[in-house]
Amino acid sequence: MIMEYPFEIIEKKWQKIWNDKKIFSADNNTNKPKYYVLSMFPYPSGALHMGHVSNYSIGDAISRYKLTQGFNVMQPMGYDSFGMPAENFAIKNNSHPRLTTEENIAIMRKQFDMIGFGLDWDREVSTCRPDYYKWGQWFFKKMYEKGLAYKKSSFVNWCDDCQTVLANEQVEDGKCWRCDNVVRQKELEQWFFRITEYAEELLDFSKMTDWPERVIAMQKNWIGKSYGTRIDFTLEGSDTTIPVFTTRPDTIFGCTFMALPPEHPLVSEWLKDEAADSDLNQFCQKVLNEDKIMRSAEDTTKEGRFTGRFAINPVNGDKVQIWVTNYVLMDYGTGAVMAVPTHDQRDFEFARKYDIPMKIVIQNPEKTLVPEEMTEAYTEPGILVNSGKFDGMDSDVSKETISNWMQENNMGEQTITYRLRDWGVSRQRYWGNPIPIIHCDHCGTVLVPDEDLPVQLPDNVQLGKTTQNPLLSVSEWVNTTCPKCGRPARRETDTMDTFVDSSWYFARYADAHNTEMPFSSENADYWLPVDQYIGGIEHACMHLLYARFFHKFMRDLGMVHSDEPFTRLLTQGMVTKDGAKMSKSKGNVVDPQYIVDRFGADTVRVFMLFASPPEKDVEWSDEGVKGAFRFLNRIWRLFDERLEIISADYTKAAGHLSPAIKELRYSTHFTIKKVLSDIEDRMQFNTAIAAVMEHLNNITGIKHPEQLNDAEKAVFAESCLIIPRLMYFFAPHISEELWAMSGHDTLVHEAGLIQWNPAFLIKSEITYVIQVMGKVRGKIVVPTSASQDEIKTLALANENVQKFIEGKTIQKVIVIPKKLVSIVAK
RNA sequence: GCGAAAGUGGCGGAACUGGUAGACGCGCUGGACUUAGAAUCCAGUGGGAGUUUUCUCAUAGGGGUUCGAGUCCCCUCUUUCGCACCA
Repeated sequence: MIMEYPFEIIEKKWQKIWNDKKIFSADNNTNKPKYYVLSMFPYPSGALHMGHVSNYSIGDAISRYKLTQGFNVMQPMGYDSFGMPAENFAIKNNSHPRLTTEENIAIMRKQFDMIGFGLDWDREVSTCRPDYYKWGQWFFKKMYEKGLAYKKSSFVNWCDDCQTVLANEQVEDGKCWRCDNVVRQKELEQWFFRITEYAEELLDFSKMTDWPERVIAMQKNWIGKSYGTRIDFTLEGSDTTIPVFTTRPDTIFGCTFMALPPEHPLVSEWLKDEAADSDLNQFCQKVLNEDKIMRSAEDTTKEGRFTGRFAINPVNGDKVQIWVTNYVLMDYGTGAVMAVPTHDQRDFEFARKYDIPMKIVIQNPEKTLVPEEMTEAYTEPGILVNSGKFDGMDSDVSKETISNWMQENNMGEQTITYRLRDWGVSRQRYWGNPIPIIHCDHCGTVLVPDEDLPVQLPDNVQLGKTTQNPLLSVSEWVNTTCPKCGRPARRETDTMDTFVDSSWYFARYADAHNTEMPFSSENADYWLPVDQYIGGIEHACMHLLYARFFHKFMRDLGMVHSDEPFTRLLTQGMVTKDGAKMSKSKGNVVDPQYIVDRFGADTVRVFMLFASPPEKDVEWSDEGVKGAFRFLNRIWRLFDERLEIISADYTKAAGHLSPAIKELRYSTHFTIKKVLSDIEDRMQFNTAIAAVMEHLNNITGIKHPEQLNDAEKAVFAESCLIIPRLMYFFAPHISEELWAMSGHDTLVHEAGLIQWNPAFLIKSEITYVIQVMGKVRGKIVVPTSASQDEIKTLALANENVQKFIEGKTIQKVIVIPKKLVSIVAK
């Protein structure tokens, strides 16, 4: 007796057949409708982990479903192969990132094949290879030419451990997202992409028909649009204006001081007149050295120093003190704040601490506010007081009125401010895409000409020997000649953030071997946008936002003709074990290789897809995997034992069908309908698989199929044969084998998407549940043809129902067609 | 603090538009087969009461709407995630 089905032989066999027939090679020229399924490409860290298996099993299920439906499906794969881990590994082990990265890619590739994912390897991209990164440099040049790439000196998040700059998105809780080291502030010349130029358009989510609300909310939050007013204060005794941004123009008459950050240009200027050891100077130095996160943590005490200077409030000519503080951010709004202690909690705390005057301008409904008695700021709406001609006005109404009035009198203007900052793309690391810039003493910043692209990353670099940018160690690379004047010049030694590489790879897949362009518009127009994108939620404000930005930029270059790159997005959950994400440090990793060797790829996939809906976390369970394996074995045994019945020809079969067989036929067609709609309408694979399991139970409920007449055997055979056609999406290898075994010479997907016959879903009898006052009191089986009145009569006649309506007046009888009868009796 | 999502058996989860709560799987209990185990098969499996028909409680907690609420509304609690001195 066979204990376990021979998954190993079967899986190898079908992988080879798929491969030989190139069924997953997508055609760029076809009249078939296209479907582009994309899972986020992996960082080649060494071997596939369960997270990858889970993620790609989802993509593969969708891909095979669409293939079966007759679409021209593209499901490509590649590697996000630049990045710091490879470089850090190389430093530790005295190797080279190129070698270890290529080795890892080879390992991963073998594992992709072992699981049998239907990927189009002809389109493979790897971001660290010159044929790919050449075009990243090309895009950088385009950004620069369009004024969207620029260099500025700024305070940046610096990780001492990784020796590089981090984008705001890469700082989590004041720590580096990769190594958990505390991030500090460092002033550096950096390259930026002007993503803020697209802020408004990035807030338009109307083209993403199927994005999780959560991701949209996170991006909205991240972009952080706020409407407000710019108000121009003037510096006392000069004509310098100091603009501030506020969302509370209604409180302008209550401004009693102005708060500036130490980075503010005016402050730097004033410090020149100060002694080096002056209190103000020392304070500014201290705050500047503190890292941004410490400064912006909510529990950090607000501190400041009076500058001795005053600003003039344009609305009433009031002289207000100018303070340097640690709680104002230079890179939000105008980098200056009008402080209204009575109506802003931060300003309130600060003013109390330093004994700065307070003035009420919004009175509460009880009219009880007195500055001396306040223990916190009053931030609710109210009635304006001490506000000149606006006294008595409702504060909410006055926002508009006051800012209009200020605008008319040139005191300020209504504006919009975003929280989103420009994208810092410079990285002071080796293993990334070189920025195609040459610095010339005569010509300044010069772009590397197109014919010299790509700027190749030199191999002979010294890693980890110095704390400076590694590329500086390759003098023959750094020192070059200016493309404009031919004089000696130096190359830019920063490389690009790897998020630049991953911001356009989805378009490269459309035309992966183009040597003239990143991709042709023709191919991009055919394939883009991606129909279904799959990846982790952790990229909500990073990769997914950058890719949207890049896509719009490519559109503005005329290269693509859609507004958004990803029509549908599925954010899959993590694979957890013992409630925690699988990770080496926690020691709860399960190696896919081991599981595939022991149970086969189909089992792992079925387990992953069955354990929970795709967007939720999957809790790993050894027993659950065995359950999936048991299920596939039961299917196998069914075919093995009943093969003769299943593969017979029933074209001339005739005979009477027993009620049990009619039930089985119902189950067959119901299951087809259920599985297809679970995939198509809900993308819920766990319930689809559950439906097949239930159907299998129904089949094995027929104890002696060999005793059935031919017509019944035909129904039995049909009920079995839908299994490979429905399980193909989740367990493709065993499905192909069963399909072939039962006498079919096509591949499963070539047989097309199986359809259900609605005629077999019509039941001759329907079970109605009877409720009395909302509680279930009985059931009746009624012919489908019964009228409402007949159903009512039968329901009221039910014995158990009688007990509950006895002695009561029937007030209402509600009949819900095909479901239940509800009796209201008092 | 702001924003979002979620809370259902011992566990993962189902219940799609308000209509039999707990599909399916895991685990567990009993039985069959076996010298024994593994595997497989059969039966049972939310709590309580009852010999059975059946009754009753139960979807974080408390209210409400409704003939009927896991599902809709209000309040409270808990968890997870994102943002967080953004003026």
